[in-house]
Amino acid sequence: MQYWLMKTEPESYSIDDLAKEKNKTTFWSGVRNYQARNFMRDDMKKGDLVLFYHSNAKPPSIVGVAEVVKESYPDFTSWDENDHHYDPKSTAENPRWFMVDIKLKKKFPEALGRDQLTGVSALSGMELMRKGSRLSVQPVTKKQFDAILKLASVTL
DNA sequence: GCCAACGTTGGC
DNA sequence: GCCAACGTTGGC
Repeated sequence: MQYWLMKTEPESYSIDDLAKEKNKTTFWSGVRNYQARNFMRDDMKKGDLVLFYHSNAKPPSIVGVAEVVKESYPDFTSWDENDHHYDPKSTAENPRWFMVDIKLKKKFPEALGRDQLTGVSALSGMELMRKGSRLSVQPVTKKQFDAILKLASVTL
């Protein structure tokens, strides 16, 4: 089993939006970055756990844990002309972008702010904390994952 | 709102 | 294949 972190801007899609979904499950559409796509397409497996991160929030925070419930399939929003993430180079016959389904597992009782992550030795080297990091789907080590849960005072 | 750190595009 | 210009991300 592997661990991941996924970013979203809560103004466009928040953990509360996920909580309101049927079965608390959604498809993670809209990723248009090759490295992030490759992680979803090639490496994310059913049962993997995902830290849910709110970027461009005040403060930016890890807000919960989700679980991968469906492995990669084409992101159909990429061939919808009316979708904001439309990509004319992606078609149903030759899809360029992929996504997975995730289900909310646990919302943290309190958001774990980015400021609470700085200086934590177990998290040094975490991609999220690297200056300038923009990767929206990123792998997390078990050690990092466990440290996050501990900081959030959460057990799964 | 600012701006550093990206990733992508396209001319050459 | 190089790289300047551009658009975007995302913390602050």
